[in-house]
Amino acid sequence: MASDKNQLSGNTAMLLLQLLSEKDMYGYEMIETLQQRSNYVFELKAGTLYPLLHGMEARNQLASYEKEAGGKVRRYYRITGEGRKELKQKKKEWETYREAVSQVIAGYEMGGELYGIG
Amino acid sequence: MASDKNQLSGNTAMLLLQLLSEKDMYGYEMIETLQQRSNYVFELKAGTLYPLLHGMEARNQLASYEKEAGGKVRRYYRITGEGRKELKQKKKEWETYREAVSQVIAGYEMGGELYGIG
DNA sequence: CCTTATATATAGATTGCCGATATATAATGA
DNA sequence: TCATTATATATCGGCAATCTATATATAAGG
Repeated sequence: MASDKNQLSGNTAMLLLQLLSEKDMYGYEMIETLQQRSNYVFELKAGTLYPLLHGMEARNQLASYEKEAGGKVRRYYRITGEGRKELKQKKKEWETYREAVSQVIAGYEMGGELYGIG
Repeated sequence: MASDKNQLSGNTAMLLLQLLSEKDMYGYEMIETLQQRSNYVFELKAGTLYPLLHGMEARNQLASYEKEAGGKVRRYYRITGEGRKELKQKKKEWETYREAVSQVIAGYEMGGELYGIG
């Protein structure tokens, strides 16, 4: 694995909202979860994550609270109603984008006979 | 349609290479073709396209030539061997990225019973 | 003849993400 | 015990990709 690296391009917020729609998490946990679930395709950097979380909290998509675990104080985030709304919208946009790419890529095949499609 | 607008994010070069792998085109034609094939999801701007084409030509992924059609001189681009190699690579990366997003999105479902997946 | 569409081009601004760096505590291990 | 690595959060500067705005020129349409 590990071909792309970087390039989460725009969808990072969607991915984070998705994780938090399943359970509350702290930042470092999100990085690890994304990494594991994506088979090391996504390696979100701390320098990307934390400012993003702050922004999402400022837009009321997330709320945070501190909790101690194993002697360390961690800042947990939970998704809000506004955040769920945003997640739904972002997923819809991703689907639209993904389909559009497919249509271009599948366009037609030279040498073959596949034409126009739509 | 037309929800995303903008956000071709990184894949623009791949889409252009794909179009040119099918036939030679001039810039404006690429904009229109992308728009049509994607059902107006992609609305690539001239200010994005032309610098991109120049860069790709500089990297020998494209070659260009002038041709007159309907009294107007147009700059046509054709894909090179290097360009086809790049296209193949970009498609592979897109596939990896797309699958990674799917895996995160499909993660698990709260309320349901779907766990872990992999 | 005026406006809109076609066609290409560049400069400046914005955005998203990364690298570097800072700080602090816990775990590992020599 | 002391150093190193992993965990955990945070900010700043910078780069790359795209957009907006602007410029220029010709063709087509009303």
